[in-house]
Amino acid sequence: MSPTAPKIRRRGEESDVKEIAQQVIVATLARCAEQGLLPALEGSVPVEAPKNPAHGDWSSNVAMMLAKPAGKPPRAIAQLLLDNLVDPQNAVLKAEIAGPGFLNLWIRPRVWFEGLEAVLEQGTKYGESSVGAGEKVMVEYVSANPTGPMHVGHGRGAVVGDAIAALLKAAGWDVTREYYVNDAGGQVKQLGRALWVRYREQCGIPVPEPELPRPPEDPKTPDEKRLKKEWDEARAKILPYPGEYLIDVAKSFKEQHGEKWIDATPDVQESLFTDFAMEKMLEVIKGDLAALNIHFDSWFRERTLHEQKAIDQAVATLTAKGDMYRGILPPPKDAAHAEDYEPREQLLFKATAFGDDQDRPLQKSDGSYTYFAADIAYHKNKLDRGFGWLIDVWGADHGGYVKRVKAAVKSLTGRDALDVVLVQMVNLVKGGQPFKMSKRAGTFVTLRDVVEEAGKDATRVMFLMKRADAQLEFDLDLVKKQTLENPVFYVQYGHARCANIFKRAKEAGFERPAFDVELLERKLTHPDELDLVKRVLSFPSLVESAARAREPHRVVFYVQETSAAFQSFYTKGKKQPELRVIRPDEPELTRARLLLTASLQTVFANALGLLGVSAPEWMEVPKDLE
RNA sequence: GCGCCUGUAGCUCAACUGGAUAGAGCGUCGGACUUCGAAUCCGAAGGCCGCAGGUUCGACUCCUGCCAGGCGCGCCA
Repeated sequence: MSPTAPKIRRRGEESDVKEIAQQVIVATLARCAEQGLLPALEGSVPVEAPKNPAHGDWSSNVAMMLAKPAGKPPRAIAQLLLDNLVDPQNAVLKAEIAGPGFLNLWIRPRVWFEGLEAVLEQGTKYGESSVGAGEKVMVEYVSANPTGPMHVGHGRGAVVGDAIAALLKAAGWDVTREYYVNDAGGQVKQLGRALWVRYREQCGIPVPEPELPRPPEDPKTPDEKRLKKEWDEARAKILPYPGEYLIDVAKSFKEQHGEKWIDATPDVQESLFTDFAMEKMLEVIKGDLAALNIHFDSWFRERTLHEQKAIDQAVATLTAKGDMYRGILPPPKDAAHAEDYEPREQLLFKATAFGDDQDRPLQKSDGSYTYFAADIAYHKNKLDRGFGWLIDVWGADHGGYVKRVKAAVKSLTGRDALDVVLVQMVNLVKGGQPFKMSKRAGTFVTLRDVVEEAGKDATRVMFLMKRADAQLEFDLDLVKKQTLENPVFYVQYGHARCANIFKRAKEAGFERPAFDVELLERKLTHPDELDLVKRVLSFPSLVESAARAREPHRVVFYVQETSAAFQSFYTKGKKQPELRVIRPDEPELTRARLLLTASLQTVFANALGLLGVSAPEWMEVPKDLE
């Protein structure tokens, strides 16, 4: 390396070109402030990557921000900065003023190429950082009641939660993935009752019909509709979970216990039968999750809270803080729920003091705790286990619950230690039409059905392409298609193409080359190549921002865009052979391009890894395209 | 009635958290393979960013009010 060559500071994990640009601006501002040309800038110095490449590699709007305090027009300030630019590393190729007063910087290619060394050195670890500083964070997701197999909507929460956890881990947090098992409420008791009914069925006692006139399958008149509703309700009382999956559970219960529980008391139904059914359901759920390659570090059972008197303790803690009182709640605003309201003094949590719309009850009229009380105890338990940051991934149907739980956590910690990611509803689409699931019509689609037919990669990509807080159309046909309409192919294809290039290169006698910045600088002179290098090097900051924002969809877009840029360059080699990656007549050029290819393959593999999508070496052509 | 989420190209969605000319995929139309994978690429058409105000150098982004869709609204979990 020549003495005059720009040399960048290496900090192991993030040799970031953005840092260099930022340092230039910071140093320049400092010099201007010293010389009394400009007032000092409060806060951090904004440097960002413009969308439009004509605006440079990095752009800063400091001149606009200083316009008011300095009492000078932005462009004049930008000129001042330009005249006093401090660039000890000689990293800046060009700097100019543009638009209303942006200061745009172009960085020397050499500096960019230097950055690739970290990519190749770190390999599978490239993109990781330590911004999380090892802080313990818990990501709780899925937490579906163990009363049946998972449906497609659960799958979205599962995949999004899993990807968020992976992102945070990559960004340096100490992540624990936890599933909260609601094994204490009325729903699992009903599951036990339902199992008992199915068990009796196995013993030859048919499931009783409601003692009501049977309504028509397709009710039309209001009378028929009312009749059907009543019948359904009566049926649900007899068999709260009508799904066929309980039949298998009943068979295995009978195998194990024989017929001695035919006349089991309700107590036994809600203990022995409940526990048996629930454990089976948890196995089913674990299997559903495993099919998506999702594995939890911890399964936390609500019952442990009750056993440990944790709810009493949590209430005591809130009481000691002065956030509990006895009072009467106003009636619900909505007519449907106001009907059976009666004013009653009860134990209330002062949620309004922490941003909720209403204070919230912790006890039911029979004196038992509400679900919310248990949830407070659960979140307190998480905090007690040393997690400084809690992330809950919930379905949109729990949206009304966010404020009160955040309020409780704020009361317990004095800060906003809980973030809730609400995953909006999934609307199934089939044949271009909204697809309504109906158990009776046999059109109930489980998550497992989809994963088995479409594969985990296609399913995960479908869920991860969109922001969690937007509703999602899940196209049951599209996710199964083995064509390029299915987004999963393009997402994976960039990686497969890189892998294949190395296969071809080997056949042509090229091994994976060692890093050589001189070689890169000398040989990679095409603008597309430098553009690709920049995209590769933006990966760590992408991971960091996606992690902070808890938005895994950004990673999908990154892969698609980077892949598109690479394919575009690659295809130019069809018409311009001088642009091909493998050029047996030009070994140096080939080696340089293989270095670029290797770095691209690394970011593709790492990005796919964050998404939990496999990175194939080769992808078969689907039959209908041959 | 109240709270939360959403409204961007024909369809499905982005837009780096206030930046410069709002971008992709699919679909449509038109092009490109005797050689590194055409599962690809190039180009075109397609937009009052739901509507109306406001904040400022600058708004898809923030504030207010409407309109539309979704979710929820003590003793379900």
